Amino acid sequence: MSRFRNVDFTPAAPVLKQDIGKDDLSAEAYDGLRTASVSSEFERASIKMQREMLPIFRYRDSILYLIETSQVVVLIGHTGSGKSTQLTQYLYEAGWTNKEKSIACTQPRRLAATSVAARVAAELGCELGDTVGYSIRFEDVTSRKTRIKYMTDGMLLREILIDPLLSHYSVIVIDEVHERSTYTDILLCVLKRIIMRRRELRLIISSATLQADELVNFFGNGTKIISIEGKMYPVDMLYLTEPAENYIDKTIETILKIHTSEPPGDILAFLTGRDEIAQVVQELHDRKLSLPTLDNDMLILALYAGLSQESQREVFDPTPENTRKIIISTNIAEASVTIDGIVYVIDCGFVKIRSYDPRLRIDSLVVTPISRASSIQRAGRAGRTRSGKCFCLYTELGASQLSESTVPEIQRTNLAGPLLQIKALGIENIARLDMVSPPPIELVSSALDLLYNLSALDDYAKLTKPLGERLAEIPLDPMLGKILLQSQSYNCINQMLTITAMMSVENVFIFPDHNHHAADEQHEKFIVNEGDHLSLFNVYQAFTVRGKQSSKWAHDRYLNYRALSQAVSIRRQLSRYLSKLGLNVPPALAADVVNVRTETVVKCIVSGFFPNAAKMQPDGSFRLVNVGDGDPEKSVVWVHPSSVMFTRKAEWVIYSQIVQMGEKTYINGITKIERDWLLEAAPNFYQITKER
DNA sequence: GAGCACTGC
Repeated sequence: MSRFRNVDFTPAAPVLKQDIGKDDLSAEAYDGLRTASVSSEFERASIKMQREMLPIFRYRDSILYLIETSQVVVLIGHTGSGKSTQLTQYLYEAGWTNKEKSIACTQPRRLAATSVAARVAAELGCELGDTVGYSIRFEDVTSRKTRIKYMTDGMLLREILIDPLLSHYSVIVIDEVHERSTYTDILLCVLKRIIMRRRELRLIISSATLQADELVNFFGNGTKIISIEGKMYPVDMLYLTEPAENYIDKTIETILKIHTSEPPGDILAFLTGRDEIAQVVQELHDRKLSLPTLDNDMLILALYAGLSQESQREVFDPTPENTRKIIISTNIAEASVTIDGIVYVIDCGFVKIRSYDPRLRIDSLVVTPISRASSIQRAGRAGRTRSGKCFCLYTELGASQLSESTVPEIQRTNLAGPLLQIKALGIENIARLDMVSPPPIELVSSALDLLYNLSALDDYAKLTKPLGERLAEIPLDPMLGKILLQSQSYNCINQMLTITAMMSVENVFIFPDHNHHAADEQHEKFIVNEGDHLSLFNVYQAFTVRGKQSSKWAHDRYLNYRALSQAVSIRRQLSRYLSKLGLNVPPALAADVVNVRTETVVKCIVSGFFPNAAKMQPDGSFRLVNVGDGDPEKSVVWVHPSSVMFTRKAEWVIYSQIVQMGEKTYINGITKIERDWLLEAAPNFYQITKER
């Protein structure tokens, strides 16, 4: 058994991120949003006291002074400083919302926006949507009275489309900047232009890492920095003396070692994916049986985003008496989900990262070494309630070789949607965008290319009218948006509203571990040979008409009620967008739903997804039509087992998702088409594409 | 033939 060497790790080290339980998926957040109406004097006094105990309180006057005197302030706030909830309240109390102005505070995640807003509303003793509100896609809980508005970063970007100088706001707070979401990066770029034209507007950049220099350089010399410590307990960092051969085995070994030789305290182990987690959970269950009865008290839980809501909730249940809770998790527990009571962290040192290959137009999921910022953040998960230990499954030398931070998302993602928005903001010269981390030129040109092929941009890379302009208004991926907008001329608006809504939610079909056969049998009733899009359409129709949107109906048929309800809400919102754009939306269940030919619906889908075409090979795999030459083996893809086409045949198909994992590339969201429909939908595009 | 990190508009 290899040994760990002890290296001191104290709060003085750059401890990263987030305030306790507020911007995370905490137990409270799972219970839904509660705006405790604070009534009694006693409760008010208690809240005041709690607020004053937060580390940020000492800096209240300094922060307000800096904001008064400089236009941009970079605020470095460590874990548990209270910045997400307090900053906006300080500004509010100091009068920054007088003269009908408001304060905006952006978050990279919806849950953070809603739960922090709920908390702040409670602290101010108001109803959510009153003085304090939030705005996320498809949900706006604000009113004319709202002065503090929490929102996702993407929503603020959308507001700039309507109000280019953000004239409603006196202060903009961009929170969690260190996470560097694509929308955060674009916001920073656009806000830099806005503050030049609105000298009275204030900007607070809130980040948990010490990469402030980069931000100061970006915004210029007048930028001030203030750093606030957090509430953290010390965490001992333990490294391997020699590299691990297999981090899965090492994880199991380390868990058992902690369990049998360390004092009580829950364990959180980071791995990269579902398979690895299942493997470790299984092995631990097996090994548990051979442990002495005294040690036979492990509660082993898996945690990853694909789990059902109920299973995810289980990790928050209090640990039973004399039991050690052991959570085996993906990166979801690094920032999105916060579990209290963790004393031991095991960090495998890797993460699965998605990156987009602009030449092949394929997303890849690759296991990659984590960054130093990540390793510190993971370790910090052990020091939230008391001092803890982090077992790093790599050597100290390995740790020193980690890159400083993760490559920002904007440098490894498909930029078609974001660029369309930037165009809609009237920014023409995209090649010379002033960004903190500019994306590689290949990503930009491939996105422009796609937008051009969709006819959203013209020969001069200007937004087309009305298609390009409308596409930018619709909060969907450009290809999905296109089929929705084209539905007018195909006379199938209702079908496309349903299909785009259903394509916007995940995991509609539930595949239980045990009743697999029963589930398949139920699902089969909705499935048609045309493929995923039309099968999902059938599910939606049945759920809303025969099923009357009942959860029991959905549950009995192994359908995800939450996803279906989301689809109903998204469909309603999309329908409003279409009306706003001047399209005439016929009532649902009108004649067009009944009378339109399937072929017409599929042709409409082809009008947006024609670049994603594939042809079946004799061995059952598919060959992509449009990947760059010279890489024929990379154009071979397989149907993902969760697609309805997995058990069906089609010569030509279009797909809506493509992901490379390890040796294989999978397509999903598949519909059977005729080859001629491609030429019909995009004659120019297919003229220049060689047939394979 | 057999499986997907995490977000977001």
